[in-house]
Amino acid sequence: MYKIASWNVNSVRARIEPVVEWIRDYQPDILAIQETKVEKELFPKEIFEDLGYYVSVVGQKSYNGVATISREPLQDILSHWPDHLNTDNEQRLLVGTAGKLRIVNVYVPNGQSVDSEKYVYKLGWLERFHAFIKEELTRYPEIVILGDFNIAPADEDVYDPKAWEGNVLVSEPERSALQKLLRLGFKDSFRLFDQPKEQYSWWNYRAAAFRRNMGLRIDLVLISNALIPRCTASEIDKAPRGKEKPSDHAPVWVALD
DNA sequence: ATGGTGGTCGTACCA
Repeated sequence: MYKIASWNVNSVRARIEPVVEWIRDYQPDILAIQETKVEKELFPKEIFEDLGYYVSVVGQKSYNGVATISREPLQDILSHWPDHLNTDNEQRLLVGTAGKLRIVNVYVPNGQSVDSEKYVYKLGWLERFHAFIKEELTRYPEIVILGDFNIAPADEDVYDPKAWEGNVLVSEPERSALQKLLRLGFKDSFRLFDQPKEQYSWWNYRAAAFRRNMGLRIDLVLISNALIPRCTASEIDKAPRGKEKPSDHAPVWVALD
């Protein structure tokens, strides 16, 4: 069984202990990390190498930053957008190949609120991302796109859909952009399986949101259609969110045969 | 109860 996981850790340096603990317990073959919040040179690479992983990193000071750790070294790494899509310097995308699998680690912009410039940037980012994935599919039929999408795909992924209606993370244009991506030939792996109700991957730090399970499912593992027959599980591990000094996100993972 | 927490950088911004 091959385990591929994703976790927005909200600062890899502040979270190094729970991240190492989780890796030791779950032994993922690949872990896509988002919001590392650190420049590439300062990323604590050795800690992951000592656990038996290769480390690929893109980063910047304070914000964003993603890293992919893998049992095998990633090949054909893209650490930035292709030139014709590269319109900013935000470090949110890291792509590499493990075996035949193309692994796309993403930290989609949050968008802040639907009336902000950041929301416009988010929708533009998603359009570029769609164009990018369309190109990747011509070369790689087996693609896993995983990360913090900052979009709850449907109302069942939101603890209080009425309260959230029209808000950033659930708005119709964001959901449409996600559906357009899925129509390229991907499935939200989580929904390939029967799941308990009210399963979320992110809970606000404020207002005891985790204790009250006031969350959203915004961390996703999309698999290309070619991988559907190999996918045997897709789950959220909410345990780390309940521990001391947690990230506000839980790790999510898929198993492939 | 229109608040509340957390990380990073530096006394503000992002989520």
